[in-house]
Amino acid sequence: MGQLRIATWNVNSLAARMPRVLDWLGSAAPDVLCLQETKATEAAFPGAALEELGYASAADGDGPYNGVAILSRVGLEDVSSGFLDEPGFPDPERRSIAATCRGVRVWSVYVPNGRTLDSPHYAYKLAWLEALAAAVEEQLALGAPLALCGDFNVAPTDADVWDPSVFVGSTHVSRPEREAIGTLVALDLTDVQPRALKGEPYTYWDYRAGMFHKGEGMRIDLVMLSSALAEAVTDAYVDRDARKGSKPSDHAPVVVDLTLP
DNA sequence: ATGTCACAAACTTTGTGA
Repeated sequence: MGQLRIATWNVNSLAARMPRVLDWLGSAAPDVLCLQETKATEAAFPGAALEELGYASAADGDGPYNGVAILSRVGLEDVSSGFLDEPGFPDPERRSIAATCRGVRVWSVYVPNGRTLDSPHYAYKLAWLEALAAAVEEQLALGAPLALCGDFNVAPTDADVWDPSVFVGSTHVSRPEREAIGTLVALDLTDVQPRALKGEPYTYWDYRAGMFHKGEGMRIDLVMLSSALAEAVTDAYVDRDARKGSKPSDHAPVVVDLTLP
């Protein structure tokens, strides 16, 4: 039996968030942490500081937008950036990285936002999700347990937004986006449901208008596990406290605990 | 109040993306 704690966190700039990330690694002690929106080039990635805490890292980023990484203290092998036929806008962006950590194939993904339903960024988002599903299907065929983690920029159900009426006609809740999540579920991935804290399952709260303290959030950061891993889940929660205090990200980490056979 | 933040432009402020 082996315990494994996997987490995902959109940090909204690793440079801006590094003090909080270092604190959080110390307190939450994940074995594997997937990061999104690092906004860090590979040259600027703070690998040495993370290594001091015992975490190996794999990162992909090229500038002030996007950027993903995987930190692991249980091994980090076969690192791969992007995926087969990943769409771009127009060129591929730095939105996906994968590595094998203690036998688990871990993907850290940052799905395009989409902006508005009539935007070319929305069509790009749907194309990106479709290509992701195809790549995930190929990955699953290899047989290794898969943890697909990240900021999906989709709230899978109406229960995952504070007020569905506010989102009518918006991205993040549209039928095609939700169907794209459904496609991943149909590939036998489980969208792990975090324990509701304060009655809320949310992982993201806009910085504006005091939305965090008003409870106006969304669950858009997901951990999707292949069947063997899903069966091994012992706990899952959103670390809402990480959204509080000084200089927080607008996202909170999602933490999943597993007991592997 | 579309009320915040992070970033990079060539600025001591504005645009952009989220």
